[in-house]
Amino acid sequence: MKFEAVTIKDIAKALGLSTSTVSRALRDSYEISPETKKLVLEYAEKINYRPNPIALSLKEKRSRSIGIIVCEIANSFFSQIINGIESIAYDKGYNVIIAQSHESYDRELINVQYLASRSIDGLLVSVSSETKDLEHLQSLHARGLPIVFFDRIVEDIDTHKVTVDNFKGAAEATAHLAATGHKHIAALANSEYLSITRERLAGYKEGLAQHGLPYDESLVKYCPHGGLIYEEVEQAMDELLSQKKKPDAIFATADKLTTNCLRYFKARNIRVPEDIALLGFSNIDLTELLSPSLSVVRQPAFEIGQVATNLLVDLIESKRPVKDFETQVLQPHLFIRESSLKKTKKK
Amino acid sequence: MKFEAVTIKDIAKALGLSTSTVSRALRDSYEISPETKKLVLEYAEKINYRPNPIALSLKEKRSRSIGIIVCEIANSFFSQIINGIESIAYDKGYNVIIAQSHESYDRELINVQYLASRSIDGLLVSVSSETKDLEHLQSLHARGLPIVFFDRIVEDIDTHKVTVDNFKGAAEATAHLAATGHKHIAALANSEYLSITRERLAGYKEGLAQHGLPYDESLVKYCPHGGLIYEEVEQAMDELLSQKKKPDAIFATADKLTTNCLRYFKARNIRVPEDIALLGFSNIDLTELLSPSLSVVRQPAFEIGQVATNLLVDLIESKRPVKDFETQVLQPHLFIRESSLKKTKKK
DNA sequence: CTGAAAGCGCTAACAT
DNA sequence: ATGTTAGCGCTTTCAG
Repeated sequence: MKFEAVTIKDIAKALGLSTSTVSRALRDSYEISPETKKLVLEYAEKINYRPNPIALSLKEKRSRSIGIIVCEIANSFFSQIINGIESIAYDKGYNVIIAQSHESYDRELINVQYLASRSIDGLLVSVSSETKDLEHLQSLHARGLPIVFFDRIVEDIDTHKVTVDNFKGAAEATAHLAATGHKHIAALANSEYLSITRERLAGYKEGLAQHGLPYDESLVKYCPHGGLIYEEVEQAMDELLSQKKKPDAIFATADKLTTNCLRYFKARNIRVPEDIALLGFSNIDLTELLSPSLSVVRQPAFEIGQVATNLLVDLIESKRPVKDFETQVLQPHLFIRESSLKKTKKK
Repeated sequence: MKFEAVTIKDIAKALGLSTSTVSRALRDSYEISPETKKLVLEYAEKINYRPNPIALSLKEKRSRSIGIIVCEIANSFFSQIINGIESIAYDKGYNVIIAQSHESYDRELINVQYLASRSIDGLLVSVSSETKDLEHLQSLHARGLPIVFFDRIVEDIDTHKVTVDNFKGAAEATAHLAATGHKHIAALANSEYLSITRERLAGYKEGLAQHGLPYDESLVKYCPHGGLIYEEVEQAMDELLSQKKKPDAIFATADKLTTNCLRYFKARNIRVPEDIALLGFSNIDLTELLSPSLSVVRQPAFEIGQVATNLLVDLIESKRPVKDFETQVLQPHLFIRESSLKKTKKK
C-alpha cells in the first residue's frame, strides 16, 4: 500500500499553470506576480502540499541526512551524545541515521559502507574498539565525504575532531585515588587501539607520578570490547586480583568497564570501597543510586554531540574545501562519591 | 564540498554501452549476454559503483526508510527496543530515522510531520505521555501510511500493535507486594492518557483484589511526564507520604518512575525495603547493582522492537491494503530482588 | 510574468 | 541482445 502525495504537477493542473510557475511561486520567486503567488500558496496550503524531499535530494545531490556511527546506543554516554547531535541536526534541517558497530570492526565497515551508499551528506564517527585499519573511512574522506570524529578519534585522518581532555580527567581521577591513600591503583582499560585509552592511560600515569607512585605494567589490563562483554572484565579482574601485588583501587576507563567492575565485586562479595576502591569514566544517570554510589569522571556528552554536529554541518555547507581542521577539547568532571572514599576513614 | 559518486552513465560511457544495458546487466537481467554482464560487473566493481538510493527512491516511490517515534532514546527500555528494530530493519534493507518526543505532544506532532514529509515508508510509534489527540497520526494512517504502535498503543487507530501483558505484569507485581505482607500498596503511575497506565493500574487492582486488599484511590498518583522530570515524582511521593494512610510499598509503572522513586528515598534517607518497599517496571541493566537491588517487572524490549518491525515491513510490502490487524502481546517478567523483600523478614 | 524543456540517476516499456 | 525514450518530482535555464 502506498500513500500518494500531492505534487507540484497536481497544483499546476488544478490551477491551469505550468509546473515551473508553481515551483517559482512556492519559492516566492521575484518573477511571479503577487496574484499568482497568492493563488498557488493558498491552494498548496489547502491540499496540504509538501515538497518531495527525495526529488529535491536527487536534484541538489544532497540528502540532508547525516550518518552516525557509535558502538552502542544503549549506553548512556552515547545516547546522550546522540541527543546532542539530534538537537543541532534538527535545527539545521538534517535528519540523522544511526548505526551501531557493537564494538566490531566488521560491523563498522558494513555500516560505513551502507551509510555512504545511502548518500548521506556527512558522517559522525566514534570508531569501534576493534578498529585499527582506517581504510574504509580514509577512502570516503579522500573522496570528499565530510567526516567528524568524536570521543574515539583517530590520528591518521585530518578532519575536525571533538573529544574531552581525557588526560586531565584520568590524571585527576588517579590523583584522587592516590590522595586518598591508595598505593596500588590498577587501570582497567579499554582496547589499546583507541585514542581515549592511550590518553586516559597517560593521564593515569601522570596521576600516579604526581603522588610518587610507580607505574607498574602488571596493574594495567585491557578489555578489547570495552567491557561490553562481562566475561572480559571478569577475566581482567581475576588476573588483577590473583597477582601477588593486589590492587587496592581500580581506575576504569569506560562506562561499561566501570559498571561491570562493580558487578564483578558484587558477585564476589568484595566490598567497595572497604576492600577495594573504584572510580571510572561513566555517564550513567544512576551513579548516586548504586551501592556504593559511584565516583566517576563524567563527560559533557550532550555538548560533544552538539559541537561535533555543528562542525560537521559547517563542513557540509562550506563552499570550498576546508583545509584548516580543528580538534575541540571539552572538559570532563570528576564526581567523588562513596566508591572511592578515603581508605583511612573506612576500615 | 561534494563527493561525486560514479553513475550508471559513467559506466555506459566508458564501456560504449547504453545506460539501460548497464542497468540491466547490473541487475542480472536475462536479456543481457553473459559477456556484457561480465564486462559491466567487473568494471562496476573496479570503480566501486554504488547505485544511488535517492534516484531509486524517486523512481520506486519508496525510501526504504522507516520512522520511529519514542519519548527518549536515553532510556534503556527504548534503546533496547530500537536495537530490536534496527536488527530487523537492516536485515530487510531499511534504515531507520529516530525522533524523540521527550514526552511532549507538540514535539511528537512536529516529528511526525517531519518524518512524513521525509517520505518514510512506514512509522513505528510509541506515543508521548501528553498525547490525547490522535489526529496527526489518524490522518496519515487514513492516507495510507503504514503505522505500527508499540508499548504505548492507542485504541482509536486500527492497525498492528505490539505490547506486553501489562495487566499480568502489574498484577503479579502487586500480588507479590501483597503476599510479602504489605497492606498499603501505592501506585506511582504514568500519565493517565496512556494505554499502559490504564492496563497496569487495572493489573494493580487485580493484584490487590487477589489478596483481599481494598483499592484506595488516594494511593494512586499520576506523573504526567512519566517521571522524566524528577520534581513530579517528588511531588507525588510527598503527597503519598504525607497522607494519614501512609503506603508501606510503592508499585511504579515505568522505568523513570521507578528509578526516580528510589532517588527520592535516597534523598530523604528512607530505607528500602525496611521503611517502604519498591517494585516497578524497569528495563535498566543495573538493577542488581543498585542499593537496594531493585525488584522489577522487565519487558522483552528487544523482541518488542523486532516484532513491531516485522509487522511494519509486512504492511509496507503488502500488495493490497491490509484489513486484518493484529495486536501481539508479549510476556513481561517479574524479578524479585531486595527492594521488595518480605516485610516480616526484615525489621 | 509565464511556459517549455532539460536534467538529477535510475528503470522499464518500446523499439530494433 | 542492445538501444531509445519517457518519466519519477523538482528546479532552472532559456524563450517568449
